[in-house]
Amino acid sequence: MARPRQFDEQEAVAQATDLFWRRGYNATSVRDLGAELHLTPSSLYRTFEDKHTLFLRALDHYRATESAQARERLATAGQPVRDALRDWLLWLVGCAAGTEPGPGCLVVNTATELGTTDTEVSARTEAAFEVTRSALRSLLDEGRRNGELPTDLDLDAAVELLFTTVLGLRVRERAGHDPHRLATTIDFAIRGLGPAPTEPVRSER
Amino acid sequence: MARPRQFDEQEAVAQATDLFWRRGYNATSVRDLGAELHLTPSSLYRTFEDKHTLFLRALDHYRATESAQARERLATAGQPVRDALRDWLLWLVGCAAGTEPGPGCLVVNTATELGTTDTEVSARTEAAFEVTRSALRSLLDEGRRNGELPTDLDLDAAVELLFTTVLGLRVRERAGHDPHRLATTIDFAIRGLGPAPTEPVRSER
DNA sequence: ATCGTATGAGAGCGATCGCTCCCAAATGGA
DNA sequence: TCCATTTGGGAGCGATCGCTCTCATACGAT
Repeated sequence: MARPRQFDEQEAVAQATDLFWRRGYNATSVRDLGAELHLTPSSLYRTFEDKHTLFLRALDHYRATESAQARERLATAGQPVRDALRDWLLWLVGCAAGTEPGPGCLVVNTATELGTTDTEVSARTEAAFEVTRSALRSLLDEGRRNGELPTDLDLDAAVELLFTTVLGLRVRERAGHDPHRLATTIDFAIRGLGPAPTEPVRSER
Repeated sequence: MARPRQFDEQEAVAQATDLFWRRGYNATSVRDLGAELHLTPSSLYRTFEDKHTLFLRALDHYRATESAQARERLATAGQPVRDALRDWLLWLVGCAAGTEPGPGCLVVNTATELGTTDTEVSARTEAAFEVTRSALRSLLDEGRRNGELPTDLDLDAAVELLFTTVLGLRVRERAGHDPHRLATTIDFAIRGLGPAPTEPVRSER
């Protein structure tokens, strides 16, 4: 019926997400976005309403890709719970295994930058947080049921601590902290879940 | 020798710190600062060079007050290590016991907002982080020596986890999370330090 | 009392902010 | 082919950004 777009909207959102991720909301200008997405201001505003709405789109895209990927990785473990948790946490902060420090987590960065001032943003960050919590809960619950974790493990409390640890690790990732220290943190956090399952006692001799 | 100031420089820095704390670096304009400190732009720039330098002053002031106070509170405990640690963590996130969520921690907010892009800022946030780590280390080491904590406690790892937990709690405080859940997190983190000291065995009968 | 000096007040600098408008170009339906 | 419609390009809107300048004012040293 009319002239078609010369750009892919999804790809544009993905690139915008990347820019917000690295620089944060306030430090990213509309002109920065236009340059990154190869969009003129008119196209950008016609497609995405305004900067704030585009940021909400970016948060949604992040949740649909990064957050969803993290959730799946944790759910489809196929290995002992402790190992699965350890590998997952290492993977979370280990994307920064390259040269320069990773950008951390867009959700964490956004939560600290904008706090509770923006309700539309807060709703999305809280939803993302809840996804992580429930994924951790499922894994721990499975471990408790199949005997890999202590039966008297306080599930609520363990989830809260692991979730909080994830946030702290994300902050430290963005701050460029030594990956080895983050690995130490992860190992100790898992140890805190209680004694490992008793190995079948080897016959003594 | 000349006309004296009509404002207290330290108090101005304190007010600037408060504003940066609540709003973040990028979202705080020089005019906002001028209004808050009751300073005209000329006075502000003559006294504090520029916005970035004032922000560095604010970070230093925060470390000299808030961070220093936190360190002292942890050092001058005078109670069992676990109780001291618990009270300290509750106090850290419990300033937000009022109506609206607290502003979190200026150092954490800054670290996530600016990442590693600003070396002068990073140097200060890392220094603040190290203060917290060493304070935690001293406390845990004391607890290990006097038998309140397991003698085989991995000090390095425990410090890393507690420090990471503090960062996570700060994020959650700023995100306005339920204080009760934060308390749950804190209790479980302390439980993870190992079994409590064995009570003197009561005579059985 | 006089003078040198730093202050508070505020206009205003160029640049950039988020955003809007106008117009030629490009498309699909008739 | 012609028209209705939406696009990409880009000038430019008012507002605000970080920051500088000028100048009368108010103080301390002499």
